Amino acid sequence: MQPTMKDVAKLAGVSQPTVSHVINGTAPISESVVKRVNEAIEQLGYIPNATAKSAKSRKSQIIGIIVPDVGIRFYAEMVKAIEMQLRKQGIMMYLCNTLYSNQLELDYVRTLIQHHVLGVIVGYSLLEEKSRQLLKKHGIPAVSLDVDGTTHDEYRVFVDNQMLARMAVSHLYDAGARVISYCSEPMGVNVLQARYKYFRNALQEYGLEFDERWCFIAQNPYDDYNKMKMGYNIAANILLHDNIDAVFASSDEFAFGIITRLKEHGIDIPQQIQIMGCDNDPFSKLISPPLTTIWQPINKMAGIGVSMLLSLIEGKKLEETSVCLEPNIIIRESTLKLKALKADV
Amino acid sequence: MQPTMKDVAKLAGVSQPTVSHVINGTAPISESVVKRVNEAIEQLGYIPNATAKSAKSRKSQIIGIIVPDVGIRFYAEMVKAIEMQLRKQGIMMYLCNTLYSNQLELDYVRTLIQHHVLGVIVGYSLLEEKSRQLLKKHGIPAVSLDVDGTTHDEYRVFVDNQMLARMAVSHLYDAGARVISYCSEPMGVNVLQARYKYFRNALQEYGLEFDERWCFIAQNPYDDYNKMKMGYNIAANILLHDNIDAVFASSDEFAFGIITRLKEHGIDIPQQIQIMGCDNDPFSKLISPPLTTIWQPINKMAGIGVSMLLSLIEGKKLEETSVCLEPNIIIRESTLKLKALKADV
DNA sequence: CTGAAAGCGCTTACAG
DNA sequence: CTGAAAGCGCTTACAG
Repeated sequence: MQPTMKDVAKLAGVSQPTVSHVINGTAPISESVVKRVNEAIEQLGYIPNATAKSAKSRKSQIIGIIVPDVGIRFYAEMVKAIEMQLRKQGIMMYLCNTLYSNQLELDYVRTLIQHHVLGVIVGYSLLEEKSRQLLKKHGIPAVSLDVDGTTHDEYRVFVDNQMLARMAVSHLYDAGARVISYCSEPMGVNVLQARYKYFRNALQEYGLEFDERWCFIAQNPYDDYNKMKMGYNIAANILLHDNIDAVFASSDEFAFGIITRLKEHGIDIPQQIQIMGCDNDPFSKLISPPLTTIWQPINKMAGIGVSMLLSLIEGKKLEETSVCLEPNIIIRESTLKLKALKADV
Repeated sequence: MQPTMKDVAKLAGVSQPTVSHVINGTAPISESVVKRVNEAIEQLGYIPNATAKSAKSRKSQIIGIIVPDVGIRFYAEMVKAIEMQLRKQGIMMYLCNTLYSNQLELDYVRTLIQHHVLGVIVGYSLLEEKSRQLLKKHGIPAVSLDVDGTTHDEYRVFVDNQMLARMAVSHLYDAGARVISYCSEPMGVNVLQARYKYFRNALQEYGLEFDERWCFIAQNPYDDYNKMKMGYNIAANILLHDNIDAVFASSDEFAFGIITRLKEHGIDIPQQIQIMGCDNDPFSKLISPPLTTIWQPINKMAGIGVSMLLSLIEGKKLEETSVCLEPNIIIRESTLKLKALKADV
């Protein structure tokens, strides 16, 4: 059986609370006792029981992280960045993949509450109002990442998607595009809905017409969320419209699928259709043609989010409850200026 | 404050142990009491305290998963597959990224023990013997995934890397290659060392000469484990040897970097150099030229691993403590037969 | 079927 | 500086 504090106390010839004090530094203990206790710990290979500690102190050293799918690179990066920062604090992390399902999200929120996590980081805007309520009711602070800035998330760090959409439209406009298609993976998280909305607004700012006929949103397959495949499938719609000058895809991986299909049909990118994505996936600069994309500061977002959460856990009031970060456009060959503006032809 | 069992008991007019029995089904309780208790639970929004439960029952509902880096797609896939299966069992998952560091691994193992996890899944062969000992000492079952079959991991599910290396060499040989370079990311996990070793053996089987002069192993940068970048850098060495017919890269992402650099130098793939990778990364079929690679059954590996762990947790003896899975070669254009065998020129 | 009692391994006032 | 005591929220024999 694993040794307990009692065993350590016995071997060191002190009381069990004294061992607790030595380990946690919660009382001034004489050097000689500290030494005896540490020796006993060493000898027994004693490892404190974090579970019992949490039960008594009513505080765990765990936070929950909820993302749609760690299999998606964007979220994998986010999770990694969060984990690396939490580790420094000695905090463990429960990983929860909700697969864009309201029910799974709610189940996970319940479970996190059961486990008395210190706080939660959510990689999107919670789908269920009930999830939010439960966390609030149980006094568990939550910070949302990568949401749309207009939502009701109390604490959040996000990328300015209005700016992001403007960057995209502005760039494509300058590159000569007048009919711009928006292609999105399923809009299972609110930031994707926002991106679409801001895209429409941006078109207007540039005096371009928005037309649903050349905006295509993929259906959520749930069982197999493969962005490339979804992009490949959606591209069939693009092929039906020969007036489309450019495509703004909701993510790079989705764009990869689109590019693949268009190339199969002999379409010249960018001369016939310009394409850009979003996320600056590592592969975006390797695909042919290299993909124009918009970089989002995932690490910074995660870093600020964790800092905010840690402050909230300590009961501090935050100066900023909502932090907005700027994206950056990375221009590559997939949106090189058309040789001649179609409008002039 | 969050309601406890006591509060529920009070409201329902029963004792606290009775509430426990209703919730856990650990005793036959009359329908009327069950109803009253459930109503009280509903009314108070009571959520059981898993922490206290673990403290008392000395059993958590948590397993730990240790991988080098969830930012690497291979591990992200693995983690996702594991999580999806555990969720069905109502088990939570601590995610630990060890970044190929012995110290971080050991720290995490200690922390997992502190938290009294039911078991651990390790996505490689533990680096520290001490990690293994600690887990054993504390009676925590561990299943290793993606290891080399000749190691001392007691329970493991792995891909036959001898077969994998043979497939690669055999294919390249058939495609006309006689001088084959092996290029590897840092061999921070034992399966990569094994892959290299089996590659050498396979060369011998085909009567080919192994020569370290055209085998290149990247250094571990630790702070920024970017496979593509490492592949790009290592490719400088390939350029120095004009006798190399083909390159077998330890992973697709690593191969992407190599391909990028070779193409920059005007090298025709596969006519001048054939390249193949490993993992069947989703991009491997999009890159130009599409990359020949070897698919590994990650989902199956994770699935069997989790099943094994769950059995061990239940105290069952396993029929198979070591499961070996077969890889599959996927042939694409990056290793098309050379027009003429170099040997004939 | 239900409850009183003991206890999981620990923390935290409090007394000395 | 150190220990006796109470208690965290729960489970688990045991008695009735």
